[in-house]
Amino acid sequence: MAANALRPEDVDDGSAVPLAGRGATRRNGGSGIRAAKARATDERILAAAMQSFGTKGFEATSLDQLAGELGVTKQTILYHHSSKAELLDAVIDRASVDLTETFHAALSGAGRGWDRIDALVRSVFRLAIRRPELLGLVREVSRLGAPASTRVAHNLEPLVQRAQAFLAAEMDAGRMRRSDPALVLVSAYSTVVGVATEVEVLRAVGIEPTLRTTVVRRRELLAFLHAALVV
Amino acid sequence: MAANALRPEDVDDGSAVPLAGRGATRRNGGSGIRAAKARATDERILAAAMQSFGTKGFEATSLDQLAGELGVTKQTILYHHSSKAELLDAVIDRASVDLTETFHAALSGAGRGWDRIDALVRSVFRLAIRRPELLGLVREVSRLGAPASTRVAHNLEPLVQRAQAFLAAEMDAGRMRRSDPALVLVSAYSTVVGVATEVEVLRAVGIEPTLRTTVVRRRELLAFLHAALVV
DNA sequence: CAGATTGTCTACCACTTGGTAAGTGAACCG
DNA sequence: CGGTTCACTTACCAAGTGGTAGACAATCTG
Repeated sequence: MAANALRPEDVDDGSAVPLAGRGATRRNGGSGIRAAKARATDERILAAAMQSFGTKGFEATSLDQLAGELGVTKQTILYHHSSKAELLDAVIDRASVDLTETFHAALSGAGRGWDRIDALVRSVFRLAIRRPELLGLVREVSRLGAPASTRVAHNLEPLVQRAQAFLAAEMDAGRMRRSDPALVLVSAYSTVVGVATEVEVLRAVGIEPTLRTTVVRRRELLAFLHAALVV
Repeated sequence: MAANALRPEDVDDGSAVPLAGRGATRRNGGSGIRAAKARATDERILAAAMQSFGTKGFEATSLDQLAGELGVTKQTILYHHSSKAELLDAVIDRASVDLTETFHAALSGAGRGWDRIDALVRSVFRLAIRRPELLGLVREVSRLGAPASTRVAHNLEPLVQRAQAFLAAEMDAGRMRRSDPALVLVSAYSTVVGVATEVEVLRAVGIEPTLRTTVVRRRELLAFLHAALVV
């Protein structure tokens, strides 16, 4: 009751603008050597933060330790991002862009109907292997709740819209079992991300997550989804 | 890479024994007024810790704050559980018992085949509403990794065994699409727990999680699972 | 009733946390 | 070239963190 209740910070003040715009603290737009170096530093900060937030978790990541990994002082991080919360925001925006690009790319090459879902699932699994921190971050952020989750939800809204529209169209065309697209999306999302990321659960049922078992898992998941969705 | 690697603490020393046995620190077995009071305190500690670990997360929960909520000093908590890690272990054991009892109860009243899955899903949703911290804890622990996740996996093994045996039997009887029971279990687990608990994701697709929408979600999920599993 | 035991509290501790203040030297710009 | 700006550092800090030491009163045990 106390945990997921609405907090005062929920009133989204700082307008989430993923693409460019306010890079660090609206300075650093230059094109000299200095500005380039600064951008490179910020790049490394964002990458390391995403890695740590997405795998170890937000609270479990300390700025000191993050700075240590980067061979930089904590104050450098705080120079680029005025607080830990703001760093999380920046990481979220970055991750949103990455996710959106990945999925749009996967879909642009796909055919119609089931092919699209197949392509999407494949790209999620590729992501789970190559950039596990990205999916982990989405989970972590949704666990953290309000200020952060609102941001990611807002950032990924176009993606969600596209997915829902696709499902609705497929249902209309009679190629997919008819039901509420939003709910189907949630079910499919849970299943895919869960199967792709819940390493510990896999261990619990005696499956050591290697590359080979991952392929098997993906195939099984596709069969599961196909049976669940396709008419 | 650094995050989910095998840590030294992984060598499970302290044999997970959920039921009774070592209550607090192997004292406190008495039956006097004093012992009874102590057990009541420990009870409250465990309940509050499970609540906080399962909703806010392990790292985000401090012993000071936990003690504050209980109207007790931190040292009282550390008297009953020698460290925060050990408190987590105790909470895990307690949660394991609760989960096991819940599911066995749900299944004992259920019929055969699909009815059993139906009963199970209903009990997970009931859990998600009445004791969200329990499912949240499982998630949290599996995120925390090695020492804790090993423990919960070990504790819930009988449940997993039972589920796998059930799926295998259903497949043998030709009532369920044939495939690897372990993988089907993971898919189903991800889907059910995800749909039941991922409040933020629901918000993202525009579903405010109220009691009414929960019922709808459960119905939709059952249809999804039925289509995915039943032949 | 006397003495040991047990549960809880007060008082600390070393250490880490996110964050601030005040520089410093190199790059930029007139 | 000379001053300004910028990226970054060193040096702090107050507020927590998990955990220890020891006192104390209520309870148990003889």
